[in-house]
Formats: sequence, structure tokens, C-alpha cells
Amino acid sequence: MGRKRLQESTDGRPTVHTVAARAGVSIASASRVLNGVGGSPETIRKVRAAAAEVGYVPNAIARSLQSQRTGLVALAVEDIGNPVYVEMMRAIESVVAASGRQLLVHATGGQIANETALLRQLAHRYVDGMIVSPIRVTDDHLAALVDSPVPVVVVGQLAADAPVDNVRTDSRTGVGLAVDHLVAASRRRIGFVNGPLDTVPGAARDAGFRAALAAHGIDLDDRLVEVGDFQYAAGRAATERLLARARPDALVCANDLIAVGALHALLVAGHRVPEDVALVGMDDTELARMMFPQLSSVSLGSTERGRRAAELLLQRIADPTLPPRREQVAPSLAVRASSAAVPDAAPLFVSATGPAGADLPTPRTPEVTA
Amino acid sequence: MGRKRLQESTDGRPTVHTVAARAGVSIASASRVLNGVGGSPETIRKVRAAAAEVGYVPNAIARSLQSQRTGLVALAVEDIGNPVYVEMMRAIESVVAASGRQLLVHATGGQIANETALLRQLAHRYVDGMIVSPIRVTDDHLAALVDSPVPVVVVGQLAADAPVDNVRTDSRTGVGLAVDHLVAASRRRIGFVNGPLDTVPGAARDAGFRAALAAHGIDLDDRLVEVGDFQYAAGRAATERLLARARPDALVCANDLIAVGALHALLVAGHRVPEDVALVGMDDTELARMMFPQLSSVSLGSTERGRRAAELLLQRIADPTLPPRREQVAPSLAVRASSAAVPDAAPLFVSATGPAGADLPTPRTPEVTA
DNA sequence: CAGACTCCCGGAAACGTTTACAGCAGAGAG
DNA sequence: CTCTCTGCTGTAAACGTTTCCGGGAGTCTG
Repeated sequence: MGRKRLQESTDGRPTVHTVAARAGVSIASASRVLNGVGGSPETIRKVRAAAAEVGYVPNAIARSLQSQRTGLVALAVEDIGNPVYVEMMRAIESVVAASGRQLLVHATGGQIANETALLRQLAHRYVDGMIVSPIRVTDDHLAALVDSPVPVVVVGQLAADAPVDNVRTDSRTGVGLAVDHLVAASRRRIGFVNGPLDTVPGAARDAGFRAALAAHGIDLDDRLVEVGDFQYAAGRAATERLLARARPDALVCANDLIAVGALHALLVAGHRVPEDVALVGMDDTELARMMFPQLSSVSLGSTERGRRAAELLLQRIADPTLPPRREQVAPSLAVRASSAAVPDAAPLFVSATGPAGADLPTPRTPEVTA
Repeated sequence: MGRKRLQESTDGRPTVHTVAARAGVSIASASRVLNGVGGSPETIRKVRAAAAEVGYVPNAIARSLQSQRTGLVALAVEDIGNPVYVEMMRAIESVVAASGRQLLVHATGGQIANETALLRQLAHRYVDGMIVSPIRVTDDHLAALVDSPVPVVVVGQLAADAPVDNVRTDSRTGVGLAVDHLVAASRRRIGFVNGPLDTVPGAARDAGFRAALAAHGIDLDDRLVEVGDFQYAAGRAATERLLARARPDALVCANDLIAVGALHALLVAGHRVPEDVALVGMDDTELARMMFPQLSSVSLGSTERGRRAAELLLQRIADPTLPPRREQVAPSLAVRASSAAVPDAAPLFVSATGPAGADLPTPRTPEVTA
């Protein structure tokens, strides 16, 4: 038997050397066969057999070191519990998988240190590229993005001159759609439950809300504005605070999680939705359709943004010399039962009536692209 | 300037060679300084300066090839949109992060081919270990798990003799808790909305439901059992089918997503929850608390299972010779408004009454560990 | 002042793979 | 029969890092 220089046969996993020795060929031939390129029938047979016998499995890291690519793409979002990121992830995944790569998701928990550390660490070549959707952006952060060793695409607002591929939407305008819709439905005491103002989306949505009210000549009543986290619990608590001091006839929420919290707070407090208070969320996630009544929501095109981000990333991986590009996805409004303008005689929120026809007032996702 | 043998200064990224040459030291010294081990003050200064000047960033892949560890741990679940996995992920993440590693999440989409492929591919050393929660397990699958080149921990039911670290719960018993609770509340026409029977959890829950009814001497009415996916839409559709042919006074759902779908179907059909139909979900996720009324739910200890799985994995990574271990987490029942036994005079599902005290009937997660 | 000890340094090997290159045998063409 | 071409093979270099090891300089001890 050719036992010339086998690797540690004691515990080490088999390498291409092991297979080559066992098959009685050189490592070059073994590698070629294992990669399906070249090799005589006899060699192929011997190598295949040897590989199977020792249970050879190639070391992807060594391969990557050689090929300079890992076939992995990462997505970093702050909170994987937010369904909007799930939708985005699904869109990205389908594009990425189609290119033969795999998608890895990393939750940063929103801590900025975490996110920069991730960028500096993960991007140190473990992945071929990365899509990141930061909710806070510092200069430090931006610097890490710009001189990342691997291609990065940012989903979300970014400084106009940042030399980074960027897919954005206009949530400022998005909030405007919600306000327009509510005003058209004769609501005037429109409240707003927002996320933290020191975040990029929080700030944009606040600006959008103020601008929209102004455009309709409505004075902003500060008691109708509350701020919390972009989470369910915070949304519910913020709404409770708001309801304790004001009497809105409509509520715009900065995302669907907050809107669900608001809905809960409203119902617990005995308000009818939409009769007493109309409710509009944002992001138009599956969650909005899961509620009863179903929630109107401003779509920021998460799926579309995810798809485009993935495409930008793949293109940049293919050609790193491309100039930075920026794409924009327009918001739209999905009107559902939680804000449908209905006559008082036909309340949408039925609780103890007959079954027949009760489903009617809950329209199936009528998309009003305003 | 010592321009002896710099790497391709044209486009290639700086390597430790670049830094060493620029600092006028050997690559060994450069590496030592960059790793913070050894080096004279002067050398340290020179290397640090050189590294900063060229913007050196270590190649993690090369480092991993040498050290045989990547510092990455993967979690593979079928559907990242299911909040139960989000909870599990959070628990795992906190343990993994504490060990200085990073967690990557991969959604398999439930396709078994996908999952085995992932195992065979990702586990080819890109990660130091992997936690996987399969909902279907074939022999092929099991084989891939057993001779995975990296440590694997399975969350979920597995053949008793499978030599794989395993954290499980007893969802069979869990369903029993729900049925016991409903029977105690004088419900007798108890329906069941399950996931696919060819999945491990689906089969276990089906068995649990039948056993529990039998234990209470209740004959199973097949019209009260429906099957769909473990998803919201499927749960809603399945419940609609069930309601079209039967008249349950309680519904047990195989997970919270299904339960939310069932709630929607019930409310749309005009049934009051819990007066007309009591509802119990499973997994006790955040989603259950987000609903109105809040859903009772059988906790399968997702957080606990995630934590334990992560600990098992870290221990196995530290010592791969450990014998396979199996841990079990007991289910418990969280009773909330959707199944609270209340006198008819004080309906839980208030829809248009005053605000004061209306929150009372919605208890804050009273854990009844039966 | 000699010896032992400490500290730092550079050369070289190693991790496991892919691949450029050259050698070699066999086959077909002239 | 010789020349060329084709197809396969093995040697060795490369990817970028860490680390073992031997050597040299300096310091402390006796």
C-alpha cells in the first residue's frame, strides 16, 4: 500500500492528500477529478472510490483562500423580529440563491457598535458582499461602509454624496400618503406614533408628518405626537400615553409593529377602529393583514427594495469598478378596514353579529398607489 | 524606500507582506504585532504605522485556514417569519455572542433538499458549528447530520438512537395541557388546527390531541380537525373550512401563526372569542400577546431550548469527543383572555365600551406550569 | 568576565485547496 | 518512420495567515 506520507491518520479529517494517496495519484489529479474537470476514466474511478471510502469533504475555507470568493452574501438588519426585514430577506434570498450563492442573516440589535464591528469583522472577507440596513448612521459608521473590503449595498437613507450603492425609499412622502388619505376621510385630529427621532427613518417620518399636516393647513398639536421604539410594546405604551392626554380621530404609526401596538391600546381603551379612530401603519407587512380589522399601511416596497439591493450587490461583486449607484422605490398606500371611510350605520368592527357577509368590510388588499 | 518585493501595488489589497515590507520587518514580526503578541516598542510603532498607512485589514479566511476556526456559528430554521424562531434566535445569539462568536441565520424554506444541501455545504467548514431545527427528518437528512464535519445540535424531535446532540420538548404533552385546560373550562367540542402530518411537530401534535381527548373520554369528531401549513394564511383557511362544517366551542392550534389565522377567521365569521369559541395557540410567542384578545398559548420553551442548544454546541466545539447528549424542556401553558373561563356576564371581548378597567380581563402572561 | 537567561527577530513550514507549467505517452498525419 | 498534436499526469507555486524554531543581542548573576 502506498503509505508514503498520509496525513495524521489518527484524528485529522481527510484532505485531498489523503484521497490522492489512497487512490495512488497526485493531489493535482485528485483535485481535478473532485472538481469534475479532466481525468482519465480510470483515474476518475480510483479517486471517486478513495474519496467515498474516507468520506472526503472539501474544506471550503481553503478553497475560498485560493479562489478569493466564498459564495456567501450577508444581510445585516437591526431586528429580525420586524416582519419588514423578513420580507426584505425573502426577496434578497431569492435573488442571491439564483446566483448560486447563499444568504446569511445577521441581527445587529440596533447597537451601532455592533454594526460597525460586524462590518469590520464579517466583511473581512468571510462574505463576498453584504447588504446592510442601518437605522442610525454615524460618520464612523459611514466610513466603515465606504472603505469596506467587500462590496456593500445600503438599504435606507444615506448622505447624498456617500460613495456607496444605495437603495432608498421616501418615507417622508409615505407618511404624506397616509395623512392625505386620512384628511380625505375627514379626519382632522390626526395623531402620530413614531420611532426614535435620532434614527434616520424616525427623523424622516417626523418631517413627513409635519410637512403633510402643514400642506393641509392643519396646526400640529404636540399632544398628538408620541415617540417610542420601533417595536410592538413601545407602540402600545406610546399610544396609551397619547390617549391619556388627547383624543385623536386617526393615528399614523411609523411602522406596522407600532401600529399593532396602537391597535391593541385603542381596543383595550374601548375605542372602535376605524369608527372612532382610524389607523394607518407603515411597511405594509404581513402583520398588517393578520390583524382584525386589517390595517391600512403605507408600503415602502420592502420586497422591491430587497430585490434591487441584491441585484446591485451582485453586479458590484461581478464588477467592483462600477460607480456607486442609487435607486429609489416609491411608496404607496394600501387601504384596508382600519381606515376605510364607512358610514356610521355599517361599522366595520363587528364583534357579535351573524357570520354571513361580515367578511365584506375587510377588503383583500386593495392597493391604492397614490 | 524598501520596495523590495511589494505585492501587486496596482490593485491587490494590502497583505501582511505589504505591511511587513513597508515597516521593514519580517512578516512574522508584522503578524505578531498585528495580533498584539510580542514585538519591541519600535517594531510595534513601525508596523502599526505601516498598517494604518496602507489600510491593512486581515484576511479572515486565511486566518481561519491556519487556525481551523472561523468564529462563526450558524442557525438553520425553515421559516424566519415564524416568531418562534426569532425568539429562539435571540436566545442563541446571546449565548453565542458571549463566547465571542457571531451567529449567522439561514432560512431553509422547509425544503428538505435545501436543508441537506445547506448542511453539506455550509458545514464544510465555513462555520465552527451549527444549530438546526428541522421540521421534516429523512434518513438521508439524518445521515448528513450525523457525519457532519462540524458539530451540530438539533432542536426538535429526533430518533432516540441518533448520535446527535439534541434539545427537545414534548409538544405531545403540550397539546394535552391545552386540552386539559379547555375541558376544565367546560369546553367539549374542541377543534384542532394542525400543520402537515408528515412533519415531526405535526405528527406529534396530532398524536397529543387524540391522546388528550381520549384521556378525557371525549370521542374525536373528525370534522373538528383540520390541517394546513404552519402559517397564518393556512391557519385562517383551515379554520374557515372547519367552521363551514362544524361548530366547535374551542380551538387548539398547532402554533401561534395558525392561531392568529384562526382568530381572524373566527372574528370575521362573527364568533366571539372566548365566549363562543375559546382559542389556544402554541409556542407562546410575542405574537400571542400582540393579539386582541391576547391568546392563550402553550409555551414550548423556545428561549430555553435555544439557550440550551447554544450551550451544548459551544461545549461540543470545545470538546468534540463528548458523547451525544439529549436535553428536554417541559411545556407549560400561558392562559390569557382568548380562553379565560369567565362568567357570561363579564365578556372578555369588549368592543365598544368605556375605557376604564377594560384592560383587566387581559391578564399579563400568567404562567400556569401544569 | 564567562555563563545563563530573556527577549526579539527572521526564515520557513504549515493550514488545504486550485492551477500554471512541463513532461510524457499515445495516436494520427505526412 | 518521424513529426505533431492531444490528453493526461505530477511537480510546484500560490492564496494570506500563524507559529515553530534557531540565532543573535542584551542583561543579570556568580
